[in-house]
Amino acid sequence: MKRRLKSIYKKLYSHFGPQAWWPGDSPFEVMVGAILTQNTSWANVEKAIKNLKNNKLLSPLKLYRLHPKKLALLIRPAGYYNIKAKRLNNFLKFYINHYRGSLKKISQKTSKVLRRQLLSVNGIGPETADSILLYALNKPVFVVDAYTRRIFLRHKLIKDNGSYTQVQDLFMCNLKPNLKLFNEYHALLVKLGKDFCLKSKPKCNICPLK
DNA sequence: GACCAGGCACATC
DNA sequence: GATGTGCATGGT
Repeated sequence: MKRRLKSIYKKLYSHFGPQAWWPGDSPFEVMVGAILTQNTSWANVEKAIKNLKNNKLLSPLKLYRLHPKKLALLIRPAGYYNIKAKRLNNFLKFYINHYRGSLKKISQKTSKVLRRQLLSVNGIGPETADSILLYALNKPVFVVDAYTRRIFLRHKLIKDNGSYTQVQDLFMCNLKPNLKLFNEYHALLVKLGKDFCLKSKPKCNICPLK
């Protein structure tokens, strides 16, 4: 399995090239984006983030102090805007109370501690937590998402009833915890998923992995 | 007009 | 522990 995982990565990397994720200008923007992109296309998330940027609100304290209804209105393009406003607020409350909204402070904690803390925030599940850990805080944690599952299921590398942890362990037990590798691998799987592995119209006959 | 998109919490069995 | 449901916009 170790060789298989490496081989898949090499094929993806040589086919698509570096993805340079996460698309965002700052770690805090990555954190916000990780919550906004829950079950939502990235194009819609970009519109929401643009609204926040245009209003110069993309900072922990400013967002936290914003009235929830106003926040919801601004992130409306990202969908589920009422619940996401609440989830963002829950995260900001945690980030400010525990770390004063400081990237330096939160980065000092280990990924194990941070993951447990993030998962205790209502609205942050395993994928969102891991996205924040990997792409905002530079912790070598593998992110599992719908694309990862779909691709690996079609290639019969996982079972369809596998838990998040089981799929994540497949990667983390067989690959060295390398920041660059985990960063690119997940991004490449998303790229592959978007281009070749749609839900309804699989185009696996031209899949680069074949 | 249907389908889909870089999830999660909650209710129910 | 498994399964079903609500949350919502915008692109194809």
